[in-house]
Amino acid sequence: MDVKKYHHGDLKNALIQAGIEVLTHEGLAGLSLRKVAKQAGVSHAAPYAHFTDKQAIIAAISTEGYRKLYQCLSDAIDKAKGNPHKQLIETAWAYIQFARQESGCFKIMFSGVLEQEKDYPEFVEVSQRTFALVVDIVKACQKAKILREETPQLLGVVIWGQVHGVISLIFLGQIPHMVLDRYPMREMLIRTMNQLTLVNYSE
Amino acid sequence: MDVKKYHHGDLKNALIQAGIEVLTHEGLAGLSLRKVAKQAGVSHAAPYAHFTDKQAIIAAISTEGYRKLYQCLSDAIDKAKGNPHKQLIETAWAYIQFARQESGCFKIMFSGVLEQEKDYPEFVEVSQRTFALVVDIVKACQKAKILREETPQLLGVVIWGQVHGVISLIFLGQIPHMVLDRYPMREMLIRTMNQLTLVNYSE
DNA sequence: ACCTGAACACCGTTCAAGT
DNA sequence: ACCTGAACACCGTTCAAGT
Repeated sequence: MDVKKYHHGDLKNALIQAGIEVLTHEGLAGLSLRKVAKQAGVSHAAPYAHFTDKQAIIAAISTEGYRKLYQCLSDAIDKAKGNPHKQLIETAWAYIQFARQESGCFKIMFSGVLEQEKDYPEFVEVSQRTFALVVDIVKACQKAKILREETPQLLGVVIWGQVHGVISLIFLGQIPHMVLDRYPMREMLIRTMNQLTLVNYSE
Repeated sequence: MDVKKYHHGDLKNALIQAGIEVLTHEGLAGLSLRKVAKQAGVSHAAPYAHFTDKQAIIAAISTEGYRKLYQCLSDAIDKAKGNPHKQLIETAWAYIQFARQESGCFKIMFSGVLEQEKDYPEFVEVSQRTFALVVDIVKACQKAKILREETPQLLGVVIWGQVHGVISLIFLGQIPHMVLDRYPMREMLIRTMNQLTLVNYSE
């Protein structure tokens, strides 16, 4: 029945899920605390029992997004165990799939609406853990002579930046359709990554 | 004296400038139409004489940002005329300088708050013109054997994505300080670009 | 401890009215 | 044609009160 229970049990997480829901369907401009509260079935003041302000809930959604992203990238690495070149491609591919499938999270994570990330230690932690994952792949690829010798952290920035930049520009609608229509996303990725690697990847 | 004139002469542009001002000092979350109007010295309803809604003023600010970016990149290309490799590096450097110096514009251009870019033809036009600039440099670099043979448009996406992605991640605070402290921005850029080119650039 | 409802300042948008 | 002021629905945030 639709009897409303007094307390939610885990309102904090319910609010994060509700936030992702709102973001996915109404976009960045449509995200309001009051809508999130309504979506979770509580009064507009209830979120303040769990979050200090709107920035804090944005941080929590972004952190949850990073946890999902970390999981996606980890899975991709596991699936290509023992083959660094494949790990590189599949991890990049997983990043693109994450951006498409978890568009609500992706939008807010990299929009810049979260203004003081440093104030949210869980966000910083998972963000750094994700970067470390990329650096690990870089090291494996260097060992396999697939990437040049260069500080692994710097190469990590280059590769993450590469994939992130291209998918961001595409999502923002800044890449002419003429270019997008010529290559399926998967082919675009492989050609893109082949600009960075010493050996070409093909499938 | 502080006599208030009735009409502004060019309120439309004054509002765009005011918007950039607000963005620069108060960030994305602090941008409201009412603040922009106040900053321009008019009533909160006045913007509606020139823009249909908030999205339209965001589009106008983003378009103005792109015009500035286009100018920065053009200047960099001119300064390195006859040397494609230098053009590539200096244009990328100009992009980074733009992001730093026109941070208000940069924030909103690539934040995703502008939801229907396709509805703003001036925005689309200057965005495509900027991409064309990158493709031109790619072609010159290919002729000079500095970049591999590959569809110039695709390489344009790769290079723009590369520079855009790295600077975005840095601005978003997603790159560990450990990495940023090791390299000055200019050196990071050159090392980054050297991963893409066939010949190393040094200075 | 967790939530509600009223309250307040602020915001986007509309509209009748003023020059 | 360009702008104002009042109006309204919505938003972030606070707080006294309820279980």
